[in-house]
Amino acid sequence: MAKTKAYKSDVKAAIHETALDLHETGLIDKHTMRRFDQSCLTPVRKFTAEEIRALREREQVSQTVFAMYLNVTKDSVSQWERGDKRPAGPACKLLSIVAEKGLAAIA
Amino acid sequence: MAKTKAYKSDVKAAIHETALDLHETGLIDKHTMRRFDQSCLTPVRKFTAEEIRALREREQVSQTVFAMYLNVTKDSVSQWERGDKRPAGPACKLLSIVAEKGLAAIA
DNA sequence: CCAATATGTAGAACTCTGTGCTATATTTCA
DNA sequence: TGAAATATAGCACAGAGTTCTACATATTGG
Repeated sequence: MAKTKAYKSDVKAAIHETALDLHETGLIDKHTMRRFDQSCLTPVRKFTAEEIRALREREQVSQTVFAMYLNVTKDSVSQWERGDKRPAGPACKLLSIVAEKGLAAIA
Repeated sequence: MAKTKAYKSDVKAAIHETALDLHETGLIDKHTMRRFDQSCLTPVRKFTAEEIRALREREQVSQTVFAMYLNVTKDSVSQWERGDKRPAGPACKLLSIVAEKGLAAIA
């Protein structure tokens, strides 16, 4: 696991926690709090069929096992990789997490 | 962050990694490998409307911010919490992660 | 070596999530 | 006071995700 990635996400988590604490102490208002939350969110990528397949193969798992991790059916994963259907909002978020942190992050 | 939670997920991640290494070394077959994967997966809960709201309020964020984290619209979160609609597979997985590890885990 | 299993493709029909929009009400803060 | 954040509500619609079947190939275990 690359140190830079872990560092990055730790920073974001820390910013969120710090902002939360400052809000509870009354030092910043909700308005500013929300700006902090937006700034520390990892942007969600769009995934092509090939990228999804490459991602799964990088993690060395079958479509069935990959599907279990994402809590979808194996057919859905197959359809994504063939370009038959495209993953929606929440599915893309999960794929982004896997792409950044690996399958273990959503175990 | 509670140590027990971090420990638990670390164990599961470790089992997965170990199984993967054993497979690459040729010490276990794919069949067994898959069983390992299934056993170290966190079961995905069903969430009631009240549980979703409680979860969001525990994390101290508005529906809008919560929605940004899950990569869905604020309307969807509102509908979940009112019992108008129920989160699907991938959305439930994300909610499970937040319930177990907190919002920072999907930042 | 052979039967069983895992893996992936393919397509069809169906459910209902998730989106987008508008409108309304209340609260919060400058 | 008035602008912005927050949450509810309803409705129409595209398409995501499910479920089913059938088929083709590895791969494997006995």
